[in-house]
Amino acid sequence: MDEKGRSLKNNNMEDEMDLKRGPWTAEEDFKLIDYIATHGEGRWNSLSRCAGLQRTGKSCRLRWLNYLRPDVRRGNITLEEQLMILELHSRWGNRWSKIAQYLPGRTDNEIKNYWRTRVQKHAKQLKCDVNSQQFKDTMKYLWMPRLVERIQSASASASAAAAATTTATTGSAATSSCITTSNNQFMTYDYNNNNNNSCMGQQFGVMSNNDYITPENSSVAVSPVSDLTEYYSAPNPNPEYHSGQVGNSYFPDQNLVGPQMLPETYFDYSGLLDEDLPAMQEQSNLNWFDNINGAASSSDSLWNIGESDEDFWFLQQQQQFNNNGNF
DNA sequence: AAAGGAGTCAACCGCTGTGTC
DNA sequence: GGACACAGCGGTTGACTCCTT
Repeated sequence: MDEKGRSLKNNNMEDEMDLKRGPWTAEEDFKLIDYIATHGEGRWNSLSRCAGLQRTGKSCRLRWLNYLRPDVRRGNITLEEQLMILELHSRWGNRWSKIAQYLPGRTDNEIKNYWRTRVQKHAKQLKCDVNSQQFKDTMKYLWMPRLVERIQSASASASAAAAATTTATTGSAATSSCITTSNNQFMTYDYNNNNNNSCMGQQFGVMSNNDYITPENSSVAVSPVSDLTEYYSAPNPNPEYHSGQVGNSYFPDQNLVGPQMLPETYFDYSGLLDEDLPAMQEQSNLNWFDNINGAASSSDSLWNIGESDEDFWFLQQQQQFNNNGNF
């Protein structure tokens, strides 16, 4: 039997059993939680039967992993998480489950939804394919640096507010780095520590209180409004920009194009193997988490562009100018 | 206030990979 | 080695909510 035939058979079996579909009820949730608490997860088809659920094993698994699991995080994707998603997606593409491994508590489904609803929407608005080099450059050179800047900004605000009461503790410089967030927590990217926050080896959690940054406690939670259109400007076609030279007309604030904000400083991971994400940490000159903690210049003259039609029109005009050299 | 459009996200579907007999 | 069941992945759908007109 070929794979298709096998699937048909499975589907027919499921049809014959008159299984329930659609949203889960509280009673079903309770049954599933209760059964897993007693017997553990796995063997989902038999689990479904034994728990008295009229659901497919796949449905039970999905409900548990994406919703009922105790460590599932809920709420808005934070800026840090956005940054992580953009970076990892640029490396791995639509490998949602792999990306999710680096975002504790987030499910592949959630990340996938985020990408489709937010990121692809912006690509559509900008009239370019989400897989196009143009859009990738926009993310790499503009959106992601802007995210870094916003994280820094939020961090600075939080630090100022709590400076009198908190003493920061940093991990080993060689093995972890931190983003200071609100509440004086440290979001870590800890490549060696396997014993906290339960995340597949590489840690991306909060050190200070063994709790993750949540949309509720992070000062940099994502607003429901657009991020890309808000910060969009077309990639700078001037190669000098990429080589660290300052001085062009695309960025109103010179601070934005100083060496400190050079995209490569944050995102040049070319040549790294998939398995070598931890090696990113070793490349101190490439480590954007370290850079996040560094002093940063800030300018919102471009980035605070809003989302009105006029703003978006302006951005599109700017994009056209950057591409063609004229309006 | 109502209608329609847009956005969000839980859930489903089809397929592939893997383990077991 | 083949058949089968199960686990897991990425793509898609549809119901619900929110926003705009």
